[in-house]
Amino acid sequence: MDNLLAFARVLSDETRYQMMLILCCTEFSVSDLVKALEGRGISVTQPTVSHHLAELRDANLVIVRKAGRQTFYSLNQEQVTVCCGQLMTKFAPLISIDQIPVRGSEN
Amino acid sequence: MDNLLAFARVLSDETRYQMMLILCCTEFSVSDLVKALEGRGISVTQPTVSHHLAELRDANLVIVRKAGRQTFYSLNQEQVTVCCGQLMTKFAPLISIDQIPVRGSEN
DNA sequence: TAAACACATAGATATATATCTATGCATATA
DNA sequence: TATATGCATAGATATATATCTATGTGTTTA
Repeated sequence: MDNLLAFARVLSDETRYQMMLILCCTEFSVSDLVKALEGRGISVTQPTVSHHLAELRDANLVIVRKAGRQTFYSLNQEQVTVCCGQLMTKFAPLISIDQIPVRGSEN
Repeated sequence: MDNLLAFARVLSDETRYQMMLILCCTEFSVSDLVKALEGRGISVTQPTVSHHLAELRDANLVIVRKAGRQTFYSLNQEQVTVCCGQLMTKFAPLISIDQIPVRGSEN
């Protein structure tokens, strides 16, 4: 499947969306990720989270680190950046660079 | 639904993805859009295309112009830009602006 | 005004997928 | 070495949604 289609598909599910927010700047073990989701009102089982993590891995959207019997995941921000750049090139080629909203001003 | 979730969901379908590519820089009537999709190997009926256009409208991703009994659609590139900026802010906050790949250099 | 045209909407159906339970496979520990 | 722990995988199921046919609505034209 197309790179960007895969990126959009992964991002389009509420559970994965929240997972990516959680993993954005800190790494989590799978079980801790389950708890963090619960804290955001998303109650899913560990196998469900593992399943979504597999999809994030397939899309190269997470960095994986194994330590003993735990596996730590964090978001691959570089891949997000690459995909956003490609989205801009394909779907906003007429918008010049200096029209792109300043980072962090969205609120 | 969340703005970005809606953006990702719209983009995650192959038919809508191709529609957005087609509408990116030129406006099309609905029937011409059906033909353009056919030319890209996507055979769908007019009601199906109208249905997808309604989703694009709901996400503010198309600009609509009515003329007589035709309706012309084109992509709202500004909205794409806004969404990409928000994606970067939420999912790549640690990537500094000058690390963002230069537009058009992806391939 | 009747007919044709362009598009939107409604309802039905088939397919995709998010989630679950059950289980397997490592690794650590008693 | 037996048991426990952490995660991944398999298979089943329920839900979401992409698509179709049928039809409605507004606009142009004969």
